[in-house]
Amino acid sequence: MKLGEGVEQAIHSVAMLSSLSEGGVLSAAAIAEFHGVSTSYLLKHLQALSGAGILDTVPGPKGGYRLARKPADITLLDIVLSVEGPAPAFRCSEIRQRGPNPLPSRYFAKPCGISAAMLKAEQVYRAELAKTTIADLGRTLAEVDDGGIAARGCAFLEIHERKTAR
Amino acid sequence: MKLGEGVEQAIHSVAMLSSLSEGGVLSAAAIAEFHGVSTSYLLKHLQALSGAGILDTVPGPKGGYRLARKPADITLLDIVLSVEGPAPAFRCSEIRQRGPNPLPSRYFAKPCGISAAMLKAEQVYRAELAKTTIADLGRTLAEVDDGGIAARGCAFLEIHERKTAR
DNA sequence: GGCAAATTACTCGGATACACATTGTCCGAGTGTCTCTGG
DNA sequence: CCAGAGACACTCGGACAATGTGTATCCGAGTAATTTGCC
Repeated sequence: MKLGEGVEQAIHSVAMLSSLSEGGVLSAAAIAEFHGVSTSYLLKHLQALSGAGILDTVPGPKGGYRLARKPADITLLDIVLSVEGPAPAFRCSEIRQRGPNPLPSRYFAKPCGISAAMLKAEQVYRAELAKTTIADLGRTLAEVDDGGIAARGCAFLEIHERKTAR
Repeated sequence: MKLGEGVEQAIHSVAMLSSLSEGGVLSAAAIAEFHGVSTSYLLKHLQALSGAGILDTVPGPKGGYRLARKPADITLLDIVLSVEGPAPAFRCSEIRQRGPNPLPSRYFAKPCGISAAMLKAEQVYRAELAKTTIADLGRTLAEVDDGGIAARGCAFLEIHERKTAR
């Protein structure tokens, strides 16, 4: 039960991209520098997000990444599934079939109760993640912020944001 | 987001131990043989369960493992936490502090909203796991069983179960 | 001076090494049981 | 025949390798801005 380090980076990156102006674009190098992480490694996850349809890419000079959807339409679940993969955490390897005297195959038609319970819990977990959107995160952040956090973000965007003709 | 293979083995082992008679004991080798998995590796997880107070160990010949509590008092969450460790899956590495111009430390007093949302989801996940007990699993298994599964288990226990003087 | 084409520099994208964690295995310590010997 | 001590065999417990996944990195393909030459 362990989530990769890239999940946190991906979420922060999406949250950051959500606060730039319409048509604005941010390069992966800028995001990595802002978060103090490896550029090449962050690229890997940004590509995954791009492939999942969460981010749009603008190639060429003055290019970069941009949200493909509205912040209210991007949930934490979308990001986690894109980065970690859609496979469930608990994989029932049908341990019942193994061993010296396995059960008849007709019992395997329905999944065992253990697998059902574990997957049910995971389903609840994902449903909870799907409740919060990027827009929600920005809203809750604004509540506790006295202006310092927003100021830092704006200052950084002022320097690194690129506005494309779209 | 991936759970270890040992989790499934551990749950199945506990479920198996829940169906033996009062004072009965099962050796790790027998459990491993029944499930067709590595004995030494299963031992590792059984030890973890023992350390967590879920199983009792009986040393010496005719020794083995036994449930330390009633099946109704053992939840899936207990087993998962024992095997996978109590650490949460999402670890906020406080990415905000890194980078060229970190935020003042006073903003770190409260966890960031991202971390809060992720941990909240995980809390829900664990709460769901805590709902189902080993007794529940046995009950649901009995509902779909026409006698074949129980027969196999009883036959195996008849051979390998050891009854200690306690 | 305006236009067009080649160049250039910057971006993302995928294929490639390194590190850590999980998986799998082994040998040693501990304990109850069995046996052998003495009374 | 009974009791006790010794040896034994079986158990769990922790320390030691091997594989798989995640982490980090590099170089190549593509594209838009730029520059330069021509009209």
